Amino acid sequence: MRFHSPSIQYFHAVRRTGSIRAAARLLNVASSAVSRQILKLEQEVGSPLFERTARGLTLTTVGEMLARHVMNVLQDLDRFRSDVASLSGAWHGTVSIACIESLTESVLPDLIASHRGRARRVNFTTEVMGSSDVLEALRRGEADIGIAIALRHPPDLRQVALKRFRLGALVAREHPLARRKTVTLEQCLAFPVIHALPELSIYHLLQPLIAQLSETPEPAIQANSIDLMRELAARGVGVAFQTQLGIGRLSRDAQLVFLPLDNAGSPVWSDLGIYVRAERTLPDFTESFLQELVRELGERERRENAAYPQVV
Amino acid sequence: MRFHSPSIQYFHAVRRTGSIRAAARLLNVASSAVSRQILKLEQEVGSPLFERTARGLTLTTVGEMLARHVMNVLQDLDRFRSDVASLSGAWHGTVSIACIESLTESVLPDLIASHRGRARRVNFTTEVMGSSDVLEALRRGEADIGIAIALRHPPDLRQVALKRFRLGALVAREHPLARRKTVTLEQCLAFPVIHALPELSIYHLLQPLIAQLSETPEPAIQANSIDLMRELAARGVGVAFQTQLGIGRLSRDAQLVFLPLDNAGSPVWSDLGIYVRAERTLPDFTESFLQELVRELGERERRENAAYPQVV
DNA sequence: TATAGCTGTTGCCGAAACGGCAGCAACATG
DNA sequence: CATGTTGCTGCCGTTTCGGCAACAGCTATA
Repeated sequence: MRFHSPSIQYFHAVRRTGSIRAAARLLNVASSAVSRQILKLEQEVGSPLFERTARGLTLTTVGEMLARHVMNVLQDLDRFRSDVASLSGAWHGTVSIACIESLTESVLPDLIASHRGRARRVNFTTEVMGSSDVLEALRRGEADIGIAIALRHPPDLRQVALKRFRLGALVAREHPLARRKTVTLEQCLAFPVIHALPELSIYHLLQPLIAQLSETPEPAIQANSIDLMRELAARGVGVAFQTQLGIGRLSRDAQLVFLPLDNAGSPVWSDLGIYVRAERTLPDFTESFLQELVRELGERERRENAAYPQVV
Repeated sequence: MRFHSPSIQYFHAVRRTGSIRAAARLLNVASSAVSRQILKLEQEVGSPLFERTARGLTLTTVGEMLARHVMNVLQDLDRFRSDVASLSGAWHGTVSIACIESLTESVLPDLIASHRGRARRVNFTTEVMGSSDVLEALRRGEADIGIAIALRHPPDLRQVALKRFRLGALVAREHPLARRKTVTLEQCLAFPVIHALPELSIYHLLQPLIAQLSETPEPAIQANSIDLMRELAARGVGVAFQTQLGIGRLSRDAQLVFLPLDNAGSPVWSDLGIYVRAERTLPDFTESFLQELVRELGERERRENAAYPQVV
């Protein structure tokens, strides 16, 4: 089932590893073979595809164009393979997901578990990273489905869905704020605060709001782990901020209380986008999972916004 | 610039010609070479790609899947080539168009002429055919852009735009109806009628309306050429039916009069769709022409519907 | 500054793949 | 029945591919 010329595959490996020798190790061939295929390819195209540095290879402009083409080819080959496989009733393949941390608590594990319950031979690869890295991973063809805070996405990505969740404060059950229905940012800042570091997207959601306030006290704790922030809040160390999506079902251990955040009378939204490479048709098992993901996130969006209706 | 394995190209040629020997002639190689590549391909995929008959080869289900993949690959290769070419400022390539006859009178010649005035090295291939053949030609990768009466289009095609034009009656200047602003079908049927044959889409637009009438006189003339029908109407032989798009600028020779058709007080629309293969990114010069086409058809839609406003 | 470790590239040579030629059997057409 | 078509298959020369070892260029470290 490998009917594409070696040049294509070698080029792809070199682009991913950034080195001919590393690509050769990956492909289990001699580095000279890889080098020659790249040289031949550059001769065919009539222009260098890589810039040679002492520490490896970097794509040129033409190289990036070819990379796009090769990615389209290889990803479409995957789809073809899955088409043929599903013809004989066998659904198998790997769904590769890049997402932000908020999803790991319950959305993804629940979905993957239930999906694997029905389709045992569909495997999953999930990698957690920052929002902009998610988009980059998709562009580089390292993931099939991306879930990230909805930034302005590049034109070669397609936003499959956009779901919005309320941002809220997370406090321990015994916290003075815990009995309120909603809280404002000012009310939270009267207490010790566990703040996200800039590498988390919550930082960029809250920062402009905090900047508007007259007083901006020092955050008691700064962290880049949602898990850590949640556990700290549960121990009463301070007030953390999250979408409910990121903290999972609170009912499991009722140590934590989620309080929707109000800013000037209106909710603070966190927009979650689901992304896919635009120039691509997904294999059917990937498409199927994607649909479930969109449905599930839509369901959660509905449920949570019903549980904490907007204050008018 | 031919860095894809011969199997791919040979398979593509065999699919198009429906014969190994014909493909070999097309490719300037021995038929045995083609035969072997196909056999090798079938071994790789693990399933026959063609059904062998005494008169050639027909695609199997798996073969059709591979055909889709190969088409995606080769069309994306074209796009890559054009990307590289446009990097050095040279816009060249061929835009292939499949369309119905209505476009040949003025829309397409005007557009192509003006486009070539600006981009000399962009060539055009246009083929006129029926609406359903247009969609089929796109699916088979024999055309880049398709223009057809908007039917239900298959999911592997993308409807880029949908423009509606009023259907009208076409009569000679001396015809008794010529001085009216609009006409109804009944009024037309009182005179000799030049009717389209079923292979033209006008037939399918008018047939349901005619069927509703109590009396349905025999058509005086039936034809499958829009040109012929127009010339007959100009000679006063009878009443023909067309969208104004299909008859061009009447001002050139004022022998003909266009009378918008009314049916039960509302206009009769002819929906024109512009189509493109869904799984595909167009080369930039093709995309550029496509945008002009959409804009021009939108402009004509606006102008004509302003010239013959809807009767309320 | 010298050394060790990395990079990509190149000659050489055996192995694998490709392609052309001619001939085969099977089928359709006259 | 003869003729033309189809796809397929040995045989064989040519081309391409890949592995080994050596080379030059660069970087980091001692």
